[in-house]
Amino acid sequence: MGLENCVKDLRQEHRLTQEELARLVGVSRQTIISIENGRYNPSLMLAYKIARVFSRRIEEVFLCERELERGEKDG
Amino acid sequence: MGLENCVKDLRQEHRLTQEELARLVGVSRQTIISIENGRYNPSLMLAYKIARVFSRRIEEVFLCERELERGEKDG
DNA sequence: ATTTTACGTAAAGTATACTTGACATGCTTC
DNA sequence: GAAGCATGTCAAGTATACTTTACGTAAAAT
Repeated sequence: MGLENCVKDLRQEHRLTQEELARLVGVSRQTIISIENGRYNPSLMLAYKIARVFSRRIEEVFLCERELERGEKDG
Repeated sequence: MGLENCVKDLRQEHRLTQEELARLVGVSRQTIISIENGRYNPSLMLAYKIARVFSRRIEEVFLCERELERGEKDG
């Protein structure tokens, strides 16, 4: 259901563990895993907080070009 | 619970009714009302679709400067 | 070889996003 | 003053986001 996103790549570039990122944005480690692995999308606020950690815009983190090219949710 | 956002203003600038905007982004009119009136935040995908209607970035529509200045969810 | 670290799954529960349908209000217009 | 349009509320239901706990696995460190 979730979009493929850039969280895992960005997190690794920033040398963060899932647990560290989770703590930085105030959610559980499970939530980070679920988002990275595309189980579901983050809420708007969580998307925003994650994007801020990476100094990126929301669209850059969660709606990567490759994703937008191949269409969204309902195709 | 939801953030104050710019949807209502942008919608009116674009001369759209709530129902028209709802149809454009594929949700019910209630959902637009709830978002405009700050009952809850849109999902990431809905935020994205709404932002696209107004040719804006998600942050510009849902995390207006005034909002960011006075802090978010948990202050 | 055991411990530690990082990543992952599963499942049950709570909170939030979204839907549908019914109804109320103010404004216009006929 | 009845009809239509745009906005809004309320309420009950479904879907998705997020939490917590428990457990599994692979790699690195001691």
